This record gives sequence, C-alpha cells and structure tokens, in this order.
Amino acid sequence: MEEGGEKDDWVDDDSQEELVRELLDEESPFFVLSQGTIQHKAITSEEEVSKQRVSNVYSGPRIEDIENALSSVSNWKDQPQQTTRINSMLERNLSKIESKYTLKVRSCGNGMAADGYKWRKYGQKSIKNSPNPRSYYKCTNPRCNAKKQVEKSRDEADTLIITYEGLHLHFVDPYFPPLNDQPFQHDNNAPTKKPKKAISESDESRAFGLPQTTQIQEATTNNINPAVSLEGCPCPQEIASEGLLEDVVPWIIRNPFHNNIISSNSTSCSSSQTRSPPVSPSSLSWSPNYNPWPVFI
DNA sequence: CGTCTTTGACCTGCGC
DNA sequence: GCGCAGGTCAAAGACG
Repeated sequence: MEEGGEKDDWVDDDSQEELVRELLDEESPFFVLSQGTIQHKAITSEEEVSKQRVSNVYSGPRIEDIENALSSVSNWKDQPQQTTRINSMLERNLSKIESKYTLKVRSCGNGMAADGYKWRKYGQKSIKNSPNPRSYYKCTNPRCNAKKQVEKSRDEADTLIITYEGLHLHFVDPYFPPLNDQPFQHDNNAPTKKPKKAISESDESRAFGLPQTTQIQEATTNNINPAVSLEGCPCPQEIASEGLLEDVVPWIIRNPFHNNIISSNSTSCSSSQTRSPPVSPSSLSWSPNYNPWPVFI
C-alpha cells in the first residue's frame, strides 16, 4: 500500500484521544461485551512467570499504554522518540503478552460478522455439549498471525461468539523501526495469500510482538467494521482490498458519515434500529461468508 | 486454473 | 499412560 506521507496526518490528537476514550469506555458501542466487560486473558506459556509483571502492566488497559500504541502507530516515522517508546514497551515484556477477546455479536443475517479483515477458514470442529460447530479463521495476510474463532451462541441462536486471538501484524509492522540499522522498507508487494509461507513469516514477526494495548485497539477496531467502505464509497482502494486497520481507522475517523454507519452498526439491527439503515449486505460482500452488519451486544 | 472451503485425520495439552 | 477435547493440517472438492 502506498499512502505517501499523508497517512501520518490522518489521525489528529483529538481523534486519537477520542478513540482512546472509546477503548476505555465500557459503554462504548464499539466494544462487545461479554456480560458487560471485555474478556481479557493473558495466555502465554510464561503466564505464571509474567503474572506479576502483568499485574502491574495489565491490571487493565492503561490510557498511557493505549496512547503509546496509538501514537507509536501513527507518528513514529516523524518522531524518532516514538522508537524509544516502542522499545520501552518491548523492554517491559509487553511483546510477550497475547490476549484473547471474546465478543458476542448479534448476527443480522446468515452468520459471519465482518470486521474489516480478510480471514481464511482453516478448520471447523464440533464442540462437546454444543449443537453448533466452531469455525477457525486466520488472517489472510501472510505477515499476520491473527486468528479468530466463531461459533453460535447456545443460548441465543442469532448471536455469534467470536474470539479474537493474536495480532494483526501487518497493521503494525510498517511502523516499527528498522532493525540492525537496515533501511526500513515496507513491503508493498507482500503477497496476501500463501498460508504456508505465512506461518514462517508470522513466526519471524512474533519477535516484534505488540503491546497488549494495541491488541485492545485491534479488538476494538475490528468491530468498527471498516467493510462499510467497500463498495460505493469513496474510500481508498487499499481499504477495500485489504481492510487494513492502519488504513481503516484513520479513514473512518475522518469520515463522519461512516462513523454514523458504525454507530448504527453497534446497535441492534432489529426493530429497535432507529438510525440510518445499513447498506445492503450484498453490496458489501467482499468476502462471501461475512454478514457485514453484526450487532455487538 | 487459481483460490477458497470443507472435513477427516492428526497433534497437543490436560485431567484422571 | 490413557482418553478426551480442542486446535491445526492438508487433501479433495467446489467455485468463480
């Protein structure tokens, strides 16, 4: 993707702060809450070892960490000190933390909730004591190890339970500073499909890691449903084709019209829908499995 | 023909 | 060690 130098200006401070507040707001419609709170779980093999550290750092998302993540993503190219901030976070072992975010999504249609990323289904399993199978998806981006699991709720037939896991590394890696003083270059021609290669590359990418708060941002903005920009909308082509968070978030922030759509998307699409009606799902079907209008409950 | 989905087999972790 | 359940792999088929 090629945004030139413009992208760094896409998110102004106010927008960032607003997004941060949204991230921390339990009432935010952007968050799917399982019984009112984001389910956050540290799942690394070093979980016990790092618990004490985590308890300091991850007793909850701290606003400065989220700000770190946001500012690191948006500004480091222009502000060398961002490199220091990233390194500081990495030194705090933030990169070793992975998180799962379980979302309950009320489906308005036939199933999958679009979240702005392309996913490749790699498995499906029947779950014991559950009538509904669970589907496993990986991000199609070869530099990304993000995964999600989707299953229907046992209690509510029209509710999907989506568990996000891992990182959308293709979202952050263009913003990480070059290693070993090598010239940093974003691979604009990175292939988007070749799962086998993706495994090794994502393994390499894990060395970068990501602060947990960035994952929270990811989990949140996944729900923002950038797919709204796909067809019939004057959004950058890169968004439509890749749905990358780095493109989508600033773009959405800058496009109030789509913010309205997103907001309406965060409420029930049933009879309680009082805002502008959603675009026809068929017009958004850049991935055939997705119902682009999930409702977060 | 390339890509994606399906689905059975295999792997792994965990509890007993 | 064994069995179970969840997670992943990969061959085969479907689809555009």
